[in-house]
Order: sequence, then C-alpha cells, then structure tokens
Amino acid sequence: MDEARTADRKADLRNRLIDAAEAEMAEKGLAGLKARDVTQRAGCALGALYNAVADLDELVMRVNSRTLARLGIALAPAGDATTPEAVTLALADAYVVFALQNRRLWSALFEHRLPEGVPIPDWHQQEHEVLIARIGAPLIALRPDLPVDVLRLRVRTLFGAVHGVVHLALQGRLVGLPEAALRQEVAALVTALVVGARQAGTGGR
Amino acid sequence: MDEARTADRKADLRNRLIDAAEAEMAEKGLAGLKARDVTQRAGCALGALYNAVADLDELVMRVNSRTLARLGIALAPAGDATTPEAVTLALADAYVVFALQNRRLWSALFEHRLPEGVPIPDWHQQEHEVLIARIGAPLIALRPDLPVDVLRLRVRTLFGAVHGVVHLALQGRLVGLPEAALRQEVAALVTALVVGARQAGTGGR
DNA sequence: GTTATTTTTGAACATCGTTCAAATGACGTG
DNA sequence: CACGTCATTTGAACGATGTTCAAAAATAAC
Repeated sequence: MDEARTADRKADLRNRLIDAAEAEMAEKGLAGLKARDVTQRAGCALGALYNAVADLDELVMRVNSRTLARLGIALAPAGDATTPEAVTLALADAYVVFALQNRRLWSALFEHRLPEGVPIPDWHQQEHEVLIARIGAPLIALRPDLPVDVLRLRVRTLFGAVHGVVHLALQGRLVGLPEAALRQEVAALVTALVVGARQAGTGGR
Repeated sequence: MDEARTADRKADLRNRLIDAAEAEMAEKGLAGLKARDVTQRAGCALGALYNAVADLDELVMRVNSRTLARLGIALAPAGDATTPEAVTLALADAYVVFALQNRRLWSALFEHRLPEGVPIPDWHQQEHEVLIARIGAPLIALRPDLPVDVLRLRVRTLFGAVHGVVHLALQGRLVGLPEAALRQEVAALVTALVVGARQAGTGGR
C-alpha cells in the first residue's frame, strides 16, 4: 500500500540525478558530463542512472528542459513593453542576458546531438517550439496580414539570427567582447529585422 | 640523401589520413569520426595517426581547414555582382548552397570544440577570420564612414545571423524545409540587414 | 514473519583515444 | 654489398567512458 511512497522515492532519485547533471553541466559544460561524476554527486550507484533515465542523452534533454523553462521565466518581463517592436527588442535582450548568465547550460541547448537518425522526442521538441512561439507572438501581432506558415518561417529566421550571433559570440574567444556591445549588436539586428518586417511585402525577396 | 623522399612519404601519409578523416566525417558526421576507422581507411596502423597529427582534434581542424578553403572557392563567383548589396546577397546565397551541399562538413566547422581552456591554434583561427573578412568586404565598401572596429562587429553580426539561420535549419528536422525556402529566408534576412546598414547611424541602437 | 517483488548495486564488458616499447625499414659509410 | 645508426611504423596495452546485468539489498504483500 505504499506504492505512492515508492514512486516518490523513485522520482526523488530522478530529480537528484537531474540536479547533479545540471550542476555538472553548469560547471564543466556538456562535454564534461560523465555518468560516474553525476551518480557520485547524486549519491547513488552508477547503474541507478539507467534506472531513472534511458541514457545520458535523455539526462541532457531533461536538463535542457529545465533550462528552457528558466529561459521562459527570464523572458516573461519582456511582455510588459507596449508596442510589438518594443516587446521583441525586450525579448531579444532578455535572451542575450540569459545566455550570458547561463553560458554552459545555454550552449548545451544547441550543442547536444542525438545519434544520427534518432529524432528528438516530442515532449522536448515541443518545448523548443513553445519558446519560438512565445518569441514570435509580437511579430504575428505586427503582421496579421501574412499567412501563418510564412510568419512561422519569419519567426524562425529572427530566432535563428539572434541565436547565431549569440552562439558565435560565446564560442569565439570573445571573452574580450563586453556584454554591452553584444546586447547593442543584437538590438541593432532585431531592429533591422523588425523594420524590415514592417516594410517588406508578403513573400521573400 | 633521400631526405626529401622520406619527408614526402611522411606528408603523403598525413594527407591520406586527412583524406580518410574528411571522407569519414562527410559520411558519418563529426561524432562518427573514430581513430580506428580513419587509420583503417588510410591503410596504416592505429598509432601512425599520432605520428602525423597531435590528436583527433588537430585532424578535425585539418579537415575543417579544407572545408573553409572549398567554401572560399564556392564564394568566389559572388564577387562578380556589381553593387555591394548584390555581392553580399550573392555571398550569402552561395554560403547557404554550400552548407546544404556539404551538411556534415559544414556542421563540423561549428560543432567541433576543443577542451575547455585550450585556444584554437592561430593558423586555424586566421582561416576563419579570412573568411569573415571576405564576407565583410562589400559591407565595408558600403559604409566607408564607419570606424573599422564598428564595421568588424557589424560584419560578425551579419555573419552570425546567417550562420544561425542555416544552423537551425540544418539541425532541426527541417528535412521537410525545401532548399528554396531557406535561400529566400536568408536573402530576406540579408536584405533587411544591408538596408539597415545603409539607414542606421554609426553606433548601435 | 515470511515470501515475493522491486530496486539498487557495482563488477564486468565494449568502445573509445592515446601511449610506447619493440619491430621494421631507410640511410649513410666502409 | 654489409653493417650500424637512425627514423618510422606497428599494434598490444592502458585508462577513461557509457552501458548492461546478475546478484544483493530493500521494500511490499500477505
């Protein structure tokens, strides 16, 4: 009759393992994540990891899931801005600040690769899409005339552009690059794209 | 007195190893590169690899060096365009086409990470910078009034933006995304940025 | 309290990158 | 050609790592 108790203990160990993996990744980066270090930190045996999780890839995705959730929270205040342009700019700026303050965990979101041919599980794929939808919401308000699939592509482009700039900035020895400069660059990028979205016609070109 | 002969044989084995590594990476991706597979493909013993190269990281950088060179060749025809805007657009389009036609090798350019704290060797770092300088040349012609360091940052931003869009497109299950759509998106992105460069003032904001 | 089921354990395995002493081959000299 | 010296090549061995699984321990059920 203690089946609830045992299920909880199982979930507890799982959470401890994800906690430990998150801490390891925050300290040493995605490549520094080792099964033995994680289990030692979580206070359990090596094999216990494979009881709570299919493999290390799933463990990384669980950590990434948390990072996406925290990123979502960090993005929330941007909604207070008044115009769609201002909201988009605030979103991008909050995104950059989050990436800078959570370098290794943010990098893991995009560095992690599953073995070729293995698709990302739906539960995780959707978390990414929720984020992109959130970022794209003000843009959709800006161009209610465009078809949704065109808008989806435009949002992905905006997201990808910001992602690329931050990605390059974090990986190059841009340790010298001051945070303020990166934020300005991204702001200029987003401004150009949002202004472009206002001007350009429906299609590409 | 055959010291030239032996030096040539040494270089030959080195090139065979880089050839083999390039083929392996093109077939299986960066994560699929294994020392044993490379040496077997090159027709030598396992240990011979560490005679020709310090470690697998250097081997990857040698392959990346070739990829950058081929990318440079693929970008050359873009110089035929007449206006700076057209040159930039042609460069971006050629870049996208190259990435799509060399997915795994192009991805390896950005997926490869050295152990934390180990800097990228100068000879390889400069190859990246040469590429960025090439891409940025027409933009510099477009804004001769801006200081060089501001322009360098702007070019990095444009490069990063295009990089990010292509990167996301290649890693998501964007297998469904047709090539033409990606090229259009990148063209729209570059147009917005180049137009923005014409309009915006010197600084950020 | 005893048995059945589940969970946890960590030794063992397979697969890596990397090293290094021994074997092999090349080169110069008598 | 013969011999000695040096460089190169080899592949067995090592350590690290992800993963498995039979045994042990813990828990649930009666």
